[in-house]
Amino acid sequence: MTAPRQTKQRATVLEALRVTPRFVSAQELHGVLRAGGEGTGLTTVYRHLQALAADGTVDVLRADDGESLYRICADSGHHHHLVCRHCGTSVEVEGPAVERWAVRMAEEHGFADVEHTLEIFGTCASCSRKRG
Amino acid sequence: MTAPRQTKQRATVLEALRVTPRFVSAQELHGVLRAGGEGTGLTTVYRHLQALAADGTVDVLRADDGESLYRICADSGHHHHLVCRHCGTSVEVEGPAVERWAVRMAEEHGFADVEHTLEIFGTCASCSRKRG
DNA sequence: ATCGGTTTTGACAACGGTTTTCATATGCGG
DNA sequence: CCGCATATGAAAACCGTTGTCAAAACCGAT
Repeated sequence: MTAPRQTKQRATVLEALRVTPRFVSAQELHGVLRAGGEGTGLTTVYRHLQALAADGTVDVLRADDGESLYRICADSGHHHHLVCRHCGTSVEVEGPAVERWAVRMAEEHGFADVEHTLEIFGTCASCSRKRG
Repeated sequence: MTAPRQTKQRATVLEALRVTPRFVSAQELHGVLRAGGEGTGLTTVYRHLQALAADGTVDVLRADDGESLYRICADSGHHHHLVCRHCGTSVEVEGPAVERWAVRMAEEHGFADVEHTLEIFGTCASCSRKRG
């Protein structure tokens, strides 16, 4: 297991993610980099996001239309998200009771190796204002 | 708002879903129908699943790879699923406490029009046995 | 029963996000 | 500074899904 090479593109993608406090798609991120004068290829953006997601550096979320959205989170542990469906702004939330509930449900029905996905979607205060 | 016509294909898709107590993809369902001698087109299967999902007759779930999985549920109200990641077998579960928690989290952060997605994945007893 | 219109069907093409390909470029250890 | 394994990126392939459109089927009215 070798460490990834330190390339300009990798640094650029990471920096863009760090500056973006919301869930963004690979294509949107690519667009931002292009607009910023960085000639990073779309394929490269996808590859870095994939690697970052694999090692837990970024969290991944599936939008309704199937697009994958990425975001760097402050909390590196297990947590969930409260996401604005309009602008992607998100808040990290924890719910210990929910975790316990999920495990209990699984045990009751004989399921092993339990995981769960949980996301809360809504309209954030800022977007509520803009939309009346 | 007119009722959908009663066609052989619609009946066939519904019957196939009723006989399948697990989440299946549109393509898998199409394969089953083909194997059963029914010449139902893939497009038609997609259209019916779409319509059934829209009126709440079937529940939809996104697999990790982005594929949509469908299933007819006994409980027509709001509920979640405990799903076997190997065979798709699923159990319907309810968690009133979770619902309240989600709403409270949203309110605390000024989010409106709250919805949430929650699925529990695991390996069911039957698949655990097969896989040792 | 049959006619007429409206809806449904299904083979095929198009779509869109993501992944693969592969030749070139570039970190980086020796 | 070399050597070479890894990274890059344009273009093509992939794959689930949706749009197209002419032919077929449903169903109320005659």
